[in-house]
This record gives sequence, C-alpha cells and structure tokens, in this order.
Amino acid sequence: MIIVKKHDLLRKELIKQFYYGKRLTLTELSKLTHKSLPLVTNTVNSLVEEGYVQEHGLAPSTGGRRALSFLLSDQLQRYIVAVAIDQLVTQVVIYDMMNKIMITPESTEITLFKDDPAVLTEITGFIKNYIVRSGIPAHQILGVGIGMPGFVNAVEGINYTFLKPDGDTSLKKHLATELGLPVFIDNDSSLIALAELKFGVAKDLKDVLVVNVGWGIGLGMVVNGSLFRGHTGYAGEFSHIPLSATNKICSCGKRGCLEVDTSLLVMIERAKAEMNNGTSSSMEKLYKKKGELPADEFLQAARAGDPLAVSIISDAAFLIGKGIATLIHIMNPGLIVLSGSGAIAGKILMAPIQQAINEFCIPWLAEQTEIEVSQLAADAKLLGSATLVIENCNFN
Amino acid sequence: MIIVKKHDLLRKELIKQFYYGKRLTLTELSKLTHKSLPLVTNTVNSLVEEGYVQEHGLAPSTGGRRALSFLLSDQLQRYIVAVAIDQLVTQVVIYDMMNKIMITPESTEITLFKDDPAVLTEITGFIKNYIVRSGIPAHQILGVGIGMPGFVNAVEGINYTFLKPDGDTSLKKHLATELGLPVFIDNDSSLIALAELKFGVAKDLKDVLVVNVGWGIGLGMVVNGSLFRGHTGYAGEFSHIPLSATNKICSCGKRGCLEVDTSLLVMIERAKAEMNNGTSSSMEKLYKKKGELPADEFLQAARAGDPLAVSIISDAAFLIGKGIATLIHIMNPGLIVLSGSGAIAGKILMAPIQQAINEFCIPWLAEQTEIEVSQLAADAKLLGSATLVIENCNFN
DNA sequence: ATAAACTTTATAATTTTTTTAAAAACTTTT
DNA sequence: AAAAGTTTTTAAAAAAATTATAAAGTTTAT
Repeated sequence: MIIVKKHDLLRKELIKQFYYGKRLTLTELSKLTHKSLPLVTNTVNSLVEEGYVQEHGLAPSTGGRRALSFLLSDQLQRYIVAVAIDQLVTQVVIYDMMNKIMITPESTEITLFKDDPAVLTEITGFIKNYIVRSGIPAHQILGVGIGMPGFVNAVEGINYTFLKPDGDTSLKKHLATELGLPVFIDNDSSLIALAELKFGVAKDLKDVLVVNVGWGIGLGMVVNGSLFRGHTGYAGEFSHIPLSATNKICSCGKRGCLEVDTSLLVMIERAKAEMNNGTSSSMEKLYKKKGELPADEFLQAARAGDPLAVSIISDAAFLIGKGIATLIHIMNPGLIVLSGSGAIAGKILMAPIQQAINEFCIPWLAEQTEIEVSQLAADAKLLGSATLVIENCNFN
Repeated sequence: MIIVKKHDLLRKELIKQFYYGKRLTLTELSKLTHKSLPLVTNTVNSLVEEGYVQEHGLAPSTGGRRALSFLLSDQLQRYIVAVAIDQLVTQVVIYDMMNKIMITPESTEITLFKDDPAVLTEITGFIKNYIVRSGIPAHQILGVGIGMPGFVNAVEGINYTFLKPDGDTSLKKHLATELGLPVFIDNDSSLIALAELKFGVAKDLKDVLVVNVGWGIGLGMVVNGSLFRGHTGYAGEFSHIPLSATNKICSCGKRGCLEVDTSLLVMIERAKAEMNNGTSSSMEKLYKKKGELPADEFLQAARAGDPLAVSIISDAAFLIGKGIATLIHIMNPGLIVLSGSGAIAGKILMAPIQQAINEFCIPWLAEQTEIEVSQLAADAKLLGSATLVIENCNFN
C-alpha cells in the first residue's frame, strides 16, 4: 500500500508555483492555489524544514507590512531531463529547477519512421548515454519529459504514430524501465503550448492557441487556462483541415490539407526546385556544395532577406493565415502565438497571415484576437518537455 | 447591504440539480455537487422546511439500504418565461419547474432588422402581453430567458447585432425594467447546446459540439462539460469559416462562407428558383397558391421524400459536413449533435454529412466522434432559454 | 519631523466542512 | 430464516476555511 502524505497535493502544487513563479509570498501562493493562508503557511513551513524551499527576504512593499518571500532552495539538487523528438532530429538537455541548462544540450539526427524498432533502440540509447555521462545520480532526476509528433495519448503514454515498442507495453513504460526513471510523453505541439502558457507570451492567459510552425503545422490549445486535449486526446489536428485548393495528395491520404503547402519540408523542396530551375538565391552556394538545404539555413536566408526564401515562406504563411482565420471564428481566442522552430521567421510570417485574416475573418471577430510571435521559439520544445515533468512528477 | 445566506451557493446548486435530474437521493446529490453528505443532508433538509423540495419515497434498491429520494415540491409555484427570437419569428412560452408547458405557446412574425427601434418595442410588447394574459403573478416568475441570433455578450446582456436599445443601457437591463422581471439573454446556438447538454443526447457528456441548423448554421460548444464561449464570448462562429468554393458574397461581406450555401433561407430561395424554372415538386401547389414557401413546408416536403427538397438539403448538408470535418480535426469532440429547427430533416442530413466526413477527415479521427440527430430539435430553442433562467436566477 | 491613520501581513480563535467511524435499513445468499 | 454483504443515515473526530486580532510597515496631516 502506498501511504500518501496529508498535504501531498498542496505540497506538489506549491512546488509547481515556485517553479513557475520563482519568488513568491504566502499571500500570493494562497491566491494562486485557492487555499487559505493558514494552510499555505503551514505547508510552506514544512517545505522549508524539508529543505525544498528557502526564505528569501522581504518582498517589495505594497503599501503595508512587507511580506516574507520564498523560493526554491539553491541547495536543492533536483534536475529534469528534457527531450524533443522531431521528424529528423532528437535533442536532449538537462535543466535544473530554475530552468538553467545544467548539461550542454546534445542532438542526433535520427529519422522517425513508422514501425522500425531500431529507431526506438537508437533514441533510447542516445538519451540513456547522455544521462549517464552527465554524472547526475538517478535519485536527483525528477523525470524525463519527451515531446514528439504523432497521435500521442499522454495519459496512457502511447504514441500511435511513431516509436511503437514491441509487445503490449506502452512507449512510456518501455522507456521508464530502460532508463530507470519516471518518463512522461506528450505531443510536441501540446508541449510548445504548455511552454508558452507557463513561460512565454501566453503566461497567465485563459484562451490561447499556439501554432507550432515546424516540419508540419501543429496546434496546441489552451482553454480556460489549461491545455485542451479533446475527447480522446487528439484535439488540434490543425494541419489536416480541408482548406487549400490544390490537388496535391497529403501524406494522410486526403486532398486540400493545410500541411501540403505549409510544412517546412515542402517549403525547402520548393526552394530546391526553384534553384534547380535557375532562380538565383543566397542559398545557392550552400545547396550546390552540400546537395542539401538544411532548415536552419533556409530560415536564416529568409531572415537575411533572401527573396526566394521570403517569397516561399510568405506563400505558406498566407495559407496558415487562412487556417488561423478558421480558428478565430471557431475558438474566439484572446491570443494566437506563432511558435516552434519556424517562429524564428516570425516577422516574415506576420504580414501574409494578417492579410489572410483581413480577407477571411469577420472584422469584428478578428479585432478580439491578438497575434504574436513567440519569444521562446526554438526553445519552446525543450522547455515544454521540462514543464511536462514538473506537471506530473512527485518531487521526492 | 445585501445579506447572503450561508448555504446560498449550495442551495442554488441543489435546486438546479433537482431541475435537471428530477428525482434524486442525498448520495447522488453529494456526488453531483462534490460536497460532503452531511452538508448536503443539512441543506436539503432546510430546502424541505422552506417548502422548495419534498420527500418522495424510497429510491429503487441498489443492493443495500434503500435511499430516500427527493424532488421539487409539487406545491411550488415557480414559473419560467422562455423566449426564442429568430430572423423571422418570435416564440414565447411559460414552463413550470418540471419543464411542463403551463401556458399555450404563442408566436409572432417579427423580422429582425438592425437598428430599428420599433422592432424592439414590438417584441417587448409581445412578451409583456403574453405574461400579463397568463395571469401568473410576477413573484412566481423566476425570470425571462431569451435566445437570439447575433453577437451576444451574455454577461453584459448586450446583443451587438440586433435589438440595440436607445441610450447607453443594455438590452438585458432595458427588458428587465420594461417587464419588471429578471431577464437573461444569450446566443441562440449556445442555448440550443445548453438544452442538448442538460436534456438531450449530450446529457452528462464532456466534449460536444451542437450544430444549430436553422436560418443560418450556428454552433454551440460544450468543453469539459460546460458551455464554451471563448475569450470575449463569440466562439462558435461556424457559419463564416472559409470553406465553400463559390464566389457568392455572404451577408458578412466575405466570400466562401459556409452560410452562403447552407442556410435554410438560401435553400428555400433555390427551391423557388428551381420551381420557377419548371422543376416539378410536391411543393409547387402551395408555392403557386401563396407565392411563398414557408420553411416548415419545405422541411415537411423533404421528410415526405420530395426529390427537389431532398436534393437541395443534401447539397447543403455535404458542405455542412465539410465544416464538421474541420471541427472534428480541431476539437476532437466525443459527439456532434445536429439540432435546431432544421434537425427535423435529420435523416436526410446524415448521409451527405457522413460522406463529407469520409472524404475530408483522417479516418482515425473520424472514428472518435459520434454524429447524432437531436431528439429535441425544434423544442431545443425554448428549452435552452428556460435553462438559461435556471442557471442564472436566484430562486427566492 | 513626528504622530495618527491606513495597509498589508502574520498569527490566533472560531466556525464550517470534510473525513472517518459507527449504526441502521434493506438485499442477497446460504 | 439467519447470516453476510450493501448502502444509507447519523454521529464523532479531524481538517480547512473564515473571521478576528495583533504586528509591521507606509502614507498623510499637523
């Protein structure tokens, strides 16, 4: 039988608040957790005794008696392993509880293919190796958070699209036994939204949609201040809504999907094709030399103002904007965030998106929604994975 | 100063549960309200003393001691005025607390036009007259619930599209002073969704979308078991998402809106045009005689299998289905309900909608969502208005 | 400048609510 | 028909939220 401490739930909630809010007073904590001050006071005191939390002087005056402030103890040796898997690259990093990078991040090029057991072995080995080399003992690691594309059931810990382990075990369980650590997995777009909600422009907002511009177009939804997953966990399948007029067939087998014309993969293919057709571009030299065009270089060229890259991104962005117009009508969000690795080209995305919104949105509705580019951008992925651990681990 | 009774919140919640659940035991109420049994027991007892609730024998056995059951007192003389306003007709009815019709419903043909103060006066007079003639004293009326199309801010009680009163007062306040009763207003599609959630096929479900098939196509959204309104209250503006390939300009000024091809108004216009062009139909006789084609007759003809009506509805339904495919991708709902007055033609709608879903949805996602036709259909509107009163009034 | 008035936080006392335990009422099984 | 098992009801104990009071710090007025 597992004995659960009395204040355990509030204890967890308080640690989370310290993780998100850094330096907090008892009154603030009471409001954030919707618990009474005496109860919060007692629980924080026991957290201080435990060594988890420490006093940190008086908070700035607000016109009356100054409050004591608290934060997570700097003696606290607890770390989080954050993993971001995408179609081509797997990244891993170890953060401390202040979201400071403890161990230099590493990445490896592993292409995600359906039903190939070797890929899972490779990724597992990569993560395990990184953790072992970090030298951090297992009892100081709160857990491993993993974000990945595909239809992910976060509760069951199953990815129905990629990395299916042999037998009837779930990916989560499989990794947990392989790594000897608690493992939590979720859809990459959901985690990016979580990162934006806790640390980004969406902080403390209630109704936000986060568009993940990356290899595909993903969507993470925040409803009533928390992640919305839908009836069975697959809400936000934005990239396959019927929008485009093209006849190209999507990987999902349907026609007209948003993804066909807006994924970074397609954009790069188009750039290469145009260069092969003789269109000149600053990317030419690199492309001719390597025979490839990495996404980073493509985005970099666009930021530097390369006409070809800018024009390709603009075309895609207009279609994304048409999709966003649909989202605004249905969800009436307060804010839409452009995030994910593609958000580095945020400024270029904004104009055509705004144009599409003007064309396809009822003005009255469009007015109610702000559109912003993420500050976190490429960091959102890993930060989201870390947040997933904090949201689900047990802090012992 | 207003003195608020201690148990007031729980008291209200319990009365609501009795309204929705009819006959309930203390244990059931405890679970429904998430309050402890002793507390619920005390509060129900005081409700019995008050005369609001009465004991009603033992509940059916569940294998142990049989529980006492309670229901709203049959001596309780409390009534609800439910009003449903649409583009052409305004209906009103008085229900008792068992949703039984107390006074024969009445309706009047008042066309809703923007910024014409006479319309508001007319509608106000119609409602007032109905209430006065009912002979029910004001103190027995819990409130007046009104559902109407347009951009409605339910909290402020303002309809930004229709029925704007002179001066800086809100529609809600204006009607409340005119009628001398508490008034609550909301968007018609939201109220239809509320009716389906509390009394229809969506009862007790968590993630449901209710499509209001009527003069336009509306959408009421249920997220996490309660009505979702979005950041500023206008979520579910389904009918103006960019979908259709036609070039017809919508009333909103944009092209490609779902509404252009799917509203009942447009369907009837098309039927009339086809008949003028010589297409034979069972509706011909009536149309020639009246020079008009009422919606009821059109829907009736479709149900009776008239080929013209069926074909027109089927074409519209396919487009609605395309819109529903988008909704399934974004929201991943457990259930989509076809409701509103057009749901009478539910069987005819189903086939083309299902076809569109097959064509535009990822099969894996489509599997997770049920599509059902409402049982309430035309009653949903007024039932929703009544529910709005129950959700917001003070039961005194 | 200094004291009074006002704010805000911290702690103690009280009340409310929940949790746990025990008793009562009814079913089902042996 | 009695015993064992359920479920509801009532009672006692524990936990938590309110309310009240005290303490600490700011601002305002003299």
